[in-house]
Amino acid sequence: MPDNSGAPSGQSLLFLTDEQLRKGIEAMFFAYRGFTADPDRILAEHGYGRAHHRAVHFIHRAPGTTVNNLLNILGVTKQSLNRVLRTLIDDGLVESRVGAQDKRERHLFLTEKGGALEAALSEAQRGRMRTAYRAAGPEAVQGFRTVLEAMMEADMRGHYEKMKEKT
Amino acid sequence: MPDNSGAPSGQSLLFLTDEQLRKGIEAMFFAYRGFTADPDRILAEHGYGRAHHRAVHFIHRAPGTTVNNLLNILGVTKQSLNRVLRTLIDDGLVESRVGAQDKRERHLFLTEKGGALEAALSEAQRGRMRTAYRAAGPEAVQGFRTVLEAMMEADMRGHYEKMKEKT
DNA sequence: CACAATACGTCAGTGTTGTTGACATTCCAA
DNA sequence: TTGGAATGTCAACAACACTGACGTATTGTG
Repeated sequence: MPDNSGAPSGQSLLFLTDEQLRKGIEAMFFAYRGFTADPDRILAEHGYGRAHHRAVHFIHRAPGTTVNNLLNILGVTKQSLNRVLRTLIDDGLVESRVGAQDKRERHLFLTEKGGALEAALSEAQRGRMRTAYRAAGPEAVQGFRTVLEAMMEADMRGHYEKMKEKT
Repeated sequence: MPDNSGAPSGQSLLFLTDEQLRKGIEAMFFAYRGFTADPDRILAEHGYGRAHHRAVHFIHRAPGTTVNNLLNILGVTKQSLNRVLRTLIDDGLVESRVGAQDKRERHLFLTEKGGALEAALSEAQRGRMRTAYRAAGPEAVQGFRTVLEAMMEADMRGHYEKMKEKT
């Protein structure tokens, strides 16, 4: 359905030479590193890693989400996630409440302290994103988002739009 | 200081609300995972990880590069890189030659076998990149690249254009 | 020449984050 | 009610990053 053969699409370059693609691949690599650099610094001060960041991020975004829910989003094993959650709970950043209907489930919430960390991490990352967006301009941002959406796994498309609401 | 009021920049939306930025952040997260999914599968078959992929990629791109050169690009410690290089050399994917001028340096090359792995990894990743590019269209690709460049660390900008040529 | 600096490799130890395997609890349906 | 599926926890292990300390060969400099 792309059909770039019959429709030059007005613009100029969609050669897609291996060279072009290679540049895109490397840009992705370097950009992702820059993208995570600021949060990584903050996390290191607290003795945490990226796994903690991801957990805190998605709990903030969907308070009351269950462990299983988080598992599907993050794409890791429950054992791996559990270790991270345990430290966050022990440190008083996350609260785990037994489910009302289904007592097997645990619903996760950020405490005030956890919310503070989330805010710090989020602000650092938004800062870099904002700077990049401003430098690139609105049209570039639109293109950026379009390509990223096409790049992610099909079963993840839309997960960042609305997470399952099973609160 | 934002002043998105005075400079509409032609297009429409550069609101940059926290919601907009959050979507961008999550898109980056999911897209990077999709971006590395295919190579990860191939690497797992060979018992390798992403660290091996990165090494093989940059050696392919700049044959004869030195260990120190690679260190600067990858941003890891020499101990970490050395572990990876050792396995690649032992498995006959990479060849290490003593420098002609400076005998302290080791110049790295892919063997035929190493080139084959690189080609497989590269083709898998290019395939996904190509699909995303086609789906998004030329203008989107341009914007994608522009934002990524603005997002990467300043000292890495241009490294993907031309690596130091100290062959 | 003697000495410092550079480039590379290695050994030992630690931490984060992923994995499998085993297990307890809870729910649901045959 | 009983067996199985779902949910979450504990234990052990592997990959890969890190720091720190050394050893060696080579280069450059006073």
